[in-house]
Amino acid sequence: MPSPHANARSDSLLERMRARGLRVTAQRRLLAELLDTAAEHLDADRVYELARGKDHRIHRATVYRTLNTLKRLGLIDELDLMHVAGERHFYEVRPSVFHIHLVCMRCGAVEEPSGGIWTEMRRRVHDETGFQPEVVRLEMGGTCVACQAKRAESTRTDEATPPA
Amino acid sequence: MPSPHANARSDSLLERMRARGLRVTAQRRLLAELLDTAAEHLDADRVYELARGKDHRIHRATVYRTLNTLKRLGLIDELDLMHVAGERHFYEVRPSVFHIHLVCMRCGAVEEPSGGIWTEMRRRVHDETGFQPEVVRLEMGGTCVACQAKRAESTRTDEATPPA
DNA sequence: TTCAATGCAAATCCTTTGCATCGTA
DNA sequence: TACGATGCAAAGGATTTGCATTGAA
Repeated sequence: MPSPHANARSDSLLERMRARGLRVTAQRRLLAELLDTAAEHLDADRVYELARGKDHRIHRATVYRTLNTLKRLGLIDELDLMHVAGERHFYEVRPSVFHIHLVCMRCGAVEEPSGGIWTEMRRRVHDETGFQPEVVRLEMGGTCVACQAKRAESTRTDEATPPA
Repeated sequence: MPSPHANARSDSLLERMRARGLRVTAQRRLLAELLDTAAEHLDADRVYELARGKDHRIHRATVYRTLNTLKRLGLIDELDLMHVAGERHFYEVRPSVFHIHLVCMRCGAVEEPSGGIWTEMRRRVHDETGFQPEVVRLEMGGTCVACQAKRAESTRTDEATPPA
């Protein structure tokens, strides 16, 4: 879950937008709430659909412009999720705890483990290279546990890419 | 450097393409060499330009189709490099040693450290989650050492991105 | 009141696709 | 020879932009 129910607390996306000096419009209020409470990763089109569903007074261009603004301010991050879903970009409110994205290339499932090693990795980048990481995008494509099981079952039916 | 001068050795991209059963055409030979000896990350358009420069008998569609084929076979990897250069995708011959991409959001420079910790990280994903990583895309956006120095000089002129 | 934000629609950019032709295996 | 690869051109999809209007501060 990207950022479950940040609500109206002072660290809500809307508050952070306000703090950055952005004007609060009905559209932005709506988008901020959607992003803040999203239970899955949303792409621009999905954001538009959801926003439209709640208030049809919002234009696609506004969605794109707002997402770009938030991205530029570092309030949201943009993900590609290994392009399993095409070239769409997905967005999530920038999390306080760093996590990675494991994207199953078979079923498209996305896991997001977070914890010590990933946070530590960030620090080690700085320690070892001097580079100052601000945004971390770690995506691994592979096979999730469920699909590994499925694959094992049908292992002799179909060999994906034999060396021809 | 993505994969400097793999030349005609048996692990060259061309040989690996052959081994996968792809037909070797003049266009593919050309593209394989470009990718194999590229000193920087190339996007589709740049690949097309370079190929065109050496032999104008190649069409943009062929470049796209070939890149997709190679990507699908896992012979090359696709990178976004944090979108510092827009929405273009960059390609590199899949490296034998895993490395990460550090993208400076200020000057666009790309560093590619490789080594123990990143390889280890890959294994730990599997150990800790059961997920079987096949493709790893780790990109960190931030500030490179050179730009940190520049920033320090002009530190009171402009506050761009506070330390999150 | 002022200037940023929005709606609208056209434009752009990148990438893909259908089909006839070409050329490798 | 056969079937995969290519060229060509048109289509497609996502995102951006110019301009007039609206509305938050």
